[in-house]
Amino acid sequence: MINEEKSLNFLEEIIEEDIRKGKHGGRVLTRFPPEPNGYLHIGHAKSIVLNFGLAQKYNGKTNLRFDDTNPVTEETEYVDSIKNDIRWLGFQWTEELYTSDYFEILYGYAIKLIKKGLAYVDDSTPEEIAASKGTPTEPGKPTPYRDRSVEENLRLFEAMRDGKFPDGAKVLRAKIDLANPNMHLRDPLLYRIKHAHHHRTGDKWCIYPMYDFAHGQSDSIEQITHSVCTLEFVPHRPLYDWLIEQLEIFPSKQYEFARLNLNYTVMSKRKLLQLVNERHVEGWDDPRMPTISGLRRRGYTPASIRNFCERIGVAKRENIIDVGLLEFCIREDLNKTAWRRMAVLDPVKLVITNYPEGREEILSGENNPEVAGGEGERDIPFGRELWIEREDFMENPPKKFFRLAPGLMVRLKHAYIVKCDDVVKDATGSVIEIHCTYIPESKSGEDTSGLKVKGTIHWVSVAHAKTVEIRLYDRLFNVENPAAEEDFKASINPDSLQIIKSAYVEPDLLNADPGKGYQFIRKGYFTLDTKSPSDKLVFNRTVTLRDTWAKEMQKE
RNA sequence: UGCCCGAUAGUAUAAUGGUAGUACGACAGAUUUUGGUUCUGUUUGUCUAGGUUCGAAUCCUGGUCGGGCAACCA
Repeated sequence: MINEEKSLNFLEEIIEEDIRKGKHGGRVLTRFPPEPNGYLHIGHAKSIVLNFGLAQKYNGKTNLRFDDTNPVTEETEYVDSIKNDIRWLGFQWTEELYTSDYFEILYGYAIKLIKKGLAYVDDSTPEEIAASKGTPTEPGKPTPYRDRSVEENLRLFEAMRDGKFPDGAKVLRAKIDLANPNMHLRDPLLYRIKHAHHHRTGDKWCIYPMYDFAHGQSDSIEQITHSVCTLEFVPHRPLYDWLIEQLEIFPSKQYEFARLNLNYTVMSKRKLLQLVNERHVEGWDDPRMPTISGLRRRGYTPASIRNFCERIGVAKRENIIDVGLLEFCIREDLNKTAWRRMAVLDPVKLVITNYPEGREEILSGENNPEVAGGEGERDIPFGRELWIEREDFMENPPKKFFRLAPGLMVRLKHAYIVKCDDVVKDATGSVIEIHCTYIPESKSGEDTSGLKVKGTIHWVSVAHAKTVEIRLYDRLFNVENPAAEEDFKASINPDSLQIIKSAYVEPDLLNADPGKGYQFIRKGYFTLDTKSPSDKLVFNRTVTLRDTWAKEMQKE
C-alpha cells in the first residue's frame, strides 16, 4: 500500500464535515467533564484520548470541566487526583473550569425559562413525581402544581434559593410534555434543594442544578463545539437541544460513543469504590485496579495507555475489549525501553564444581538489547555458587525441554555454558543443589568452544545476590464480565496477588529508578512500587513476558 | 411490548453502491546468548428474510438478537 489510508472514526468524519462547511469558522473546542466523585479509570482514558486527540488533530482546544453539581458526593481530593492523572497521561487542558462557577448564570437561565412559561415549581414528593411521569408505555399526568402562574413560580423559586424550604420540599421542573415517548422530556427536574456544603461554593447555595440543566448549558457557556459523551446520554440529547433552543444560547452539539469495557474487571465508579471501601484492594491505586493511578503503580506507561486507547477505536457499538490487548500495548512499549536485569523468584542453588572456590568475576550485560549500543552495560558479579530458577531444572524432562537436566547443557546468560552432572536432594527427595561443570572457553562474547546450546537461563550469584520483595498480580476477577454477575464480588480472584517475600536480584537493581520499567529476563516487566518501605525494595510485576513454552506445556 | 441506539473473523475496528481490509489473538515456520523480540505464512467474518440495483456490508421493508430509557445521580 503506497498511500496511508486515513480511515476516520465517525466523530472525525463529523468534525471534518463541519470544518468543510465552515461551521463555527472551523473552530473545534472539546471538553473533558469528569465529576469529582472518584478516581479516573482506563475508561476515562479512552474519553480523554478521544477529546484531547480530536482537538489536537483539528487545531482545536480542550477544556477540563469538573461537573460538580452534586455537593454530597464530590470532594477536592478527587479534583486533585483527576488533574494529576490527566497530566500524567500527557495532556494539557486549555482552561480548568467548574460547573459550579456557572451557578449564577444557570440560575438566570432558570428564571428565563420560568418567565417563558417553560418551567414550574413542583411541591410533589419524589414518589408523586415518579408517578406523574407514567411509564414507558403509559403517558404521565400533570401534578397539581403544573399550572402555577409565572409570578408564583418566580416567587417560589427565589424562596428556594433563599433557603426557605427544607431538602426535597420543592423542585423546579421544565414544562415540556408529560406524554412524550422519551421519558426524559416528561417535565424533567431542573433544580433540587440540598442544604449541603459544596467543595467550592461552600454554603452559598442550597439549590443545585441537575445534570441536564447544567451540562449542556456549561457546554454552551464555554462555546464547546463538539460535546462528546457516552451512549447512555443518547436519550438526553433531545432535552439537551431543547434547553439550548429555548434559552437561545450557543448551540453546542452532543455526540455519543460506546464506552470502554474491559474483560475480567469492573469499570463503574460505584463498584470500584466498593472494592476500595470493603478492602478487597489496597486503595484506588492498588496495582490490580483499572484506575489510572493503579495502572501507573503497576508500571503501565502513559504511552502504552494512549496507544491502547487509539487501537481500540471509537464507535457506537457496545464492546468488551480483551485485556490481552492492553497487555500487548505495555509489552510493546516496555520491550523497547525497559532495561534488562536478572532476578530469581523461586531459587534453587547451582554449584559449578570445576570453578575455583572463592574466585569471582565481573561480567557485563547490555542494558537494552533493542537499541543499538545497548544503552550501556552494567556489571554482573559471577561466582562458583548461583541461584537459578527452580523451574529451569527437571530431573526427567520432556523431549523439547531446553533447560537444565542431568547430562544437559545450557548457557548462563552473559556467562558460560554449563553441563549438569549431578543433583543433591534432601531427606524428602526434593532437589536442593544442582552440580554442574562449566566450559571455560565458552564465556559470553569470547566463546571459542564451538558448542551450540538451545537454552539460555538467568541466574544471580549467591555471594552477591540482594534480597527484594516481588509482587505478582493476576486478574482481579475470574469471570469475563463480573458486572453481569448477581454479585460481582463473588467472582473476585482470590489469587490476584502473590507476594514473594524474598527474591534474589543482581546487585545493580539496588539502583533501580522509581517510575522506570525493568525487564527481569525471562520473567516479565517490573517496576519499583511507589509505596515500598524505605528499608526494603518492593517490585511490582507489570506484566509477564509472552510465554509460548508455558502455553505448550498447558496443551499436554 | 412505548421510544431510542446498535449488529462485519474469537475480540475490536475499516470499507461511505464497485476486489470485505487492518490490529490483537490462534496456528505453522525462520531468526535468536531471553521458549522474549523480530520476520514470514495460514486460518476464521458481513444477524436473518425479502426488496431496489448491472452490482448491496452499505439503500428500503419486515423479523431476530443485544443494549439503553421511568434517580431530587452524572
